[in-house]
Amino acid sequence: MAGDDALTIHEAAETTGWSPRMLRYVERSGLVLPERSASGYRLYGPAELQRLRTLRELLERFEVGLSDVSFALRMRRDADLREAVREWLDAQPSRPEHVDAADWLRWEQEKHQRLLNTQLMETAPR
Amino acid sequence: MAGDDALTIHEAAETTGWSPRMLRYVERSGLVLPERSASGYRLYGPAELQRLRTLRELLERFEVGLSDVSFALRMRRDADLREAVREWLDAQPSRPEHVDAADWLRWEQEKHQRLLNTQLMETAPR
DNA sequence: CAAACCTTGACACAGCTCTGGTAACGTTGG
DNA sequence: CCAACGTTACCAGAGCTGTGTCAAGGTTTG
Repeated sequence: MAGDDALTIHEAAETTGWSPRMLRYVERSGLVLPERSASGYRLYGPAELQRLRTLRELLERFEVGLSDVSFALRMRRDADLREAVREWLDAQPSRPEHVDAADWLRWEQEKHQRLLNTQLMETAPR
Repeated sequence: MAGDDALTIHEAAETTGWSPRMLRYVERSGLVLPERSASGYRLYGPAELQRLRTLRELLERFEVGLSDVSFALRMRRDADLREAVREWLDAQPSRPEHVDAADWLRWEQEKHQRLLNTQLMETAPR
C-alpha cells in the first residue's frame, strides 16, 4: 500500500502530534473517526489528518478539553438538546452584565494557570 | 425581611431541589449568580429560583453535567471560541452519516447506564 | 446576647477525563 | 516464517467534577 495516501495509526500519530493511544481516544470521543481496512486497521486519510491537526490547535488555543468539543458535537446533532440549552441560556434573567465575569473569570484563569504550572513542571522539572 | 421575596440559600435550596452546597457550586460555575445583601448573603429572587429549577430539568433530561452547560455558556460569550468550534464542526469531512452514532452512541448510553446504576444503588442500597 | 443563619476555606471521596503502559492475539510484508 | 505493526481490553495515575461535611468567624433577630 505504498501508493495509498491513508496512514496507519502510528504514522498518523507522528504527523499530527497525537499519540496512537490518544488517536483511539479521540475516536471513541466521536470526534475523528477514521475508516477501517478489511482487517480492522484504522486508516487516516488527508481529511482526518487535517481534522486532527486543527483539533489540537483548537484545544490548545482555548484551553478546552475533548469532552467540551464532544459536547458541542452532541449539541450539533441533537436538536432537542441544542434547543433546550439555547432556551436556558437565552433566559439569562435581567442583568447579564451583572456577571461581569469577575469572579468567574478569575476562577477560570486560575484553573488554566494550574494546568500550565503542572505542564511546565513536567516538561522542565528542574 | 419577611415581606421581601428574596430567599436565603437554605430556603432557595428547599424550593429548587439543590443543596446549599451545590447552589454555591452552581454559582462558581457561572450559571446562576444571585444578588448579595449588604453583608454578603446570597439572595435568590424568583428569576434565580426559576433558572435553578429549569437547570435541574435540563441536566436530568439530557444527562449532561454542569460543566457542559458552563461550556455552552462560555461559547455563548466568547465569539472567538464559538466561531472556532463551529468551524471545526462544520468541517465534518465527507461522511457525517458514516458516524452512524453506532459505537459512539452505545458508549454514551453505557456511560449513562453506569451513572444510573450508581445512583440507584445509592438511593436504594438494598 | 444567644440561637440560628450566612460566608469562605479546607478535607474527603467517587467517578470521569486524559494519558501512558502491558497483555493477548490477529495482520502484513520481506 | 517471523519481525513489526495493529486491535481490543485492562491497569494506572494525576487532575477535574460533583457532593457532603466541618471549622472559624460574621449577621440577624427574638
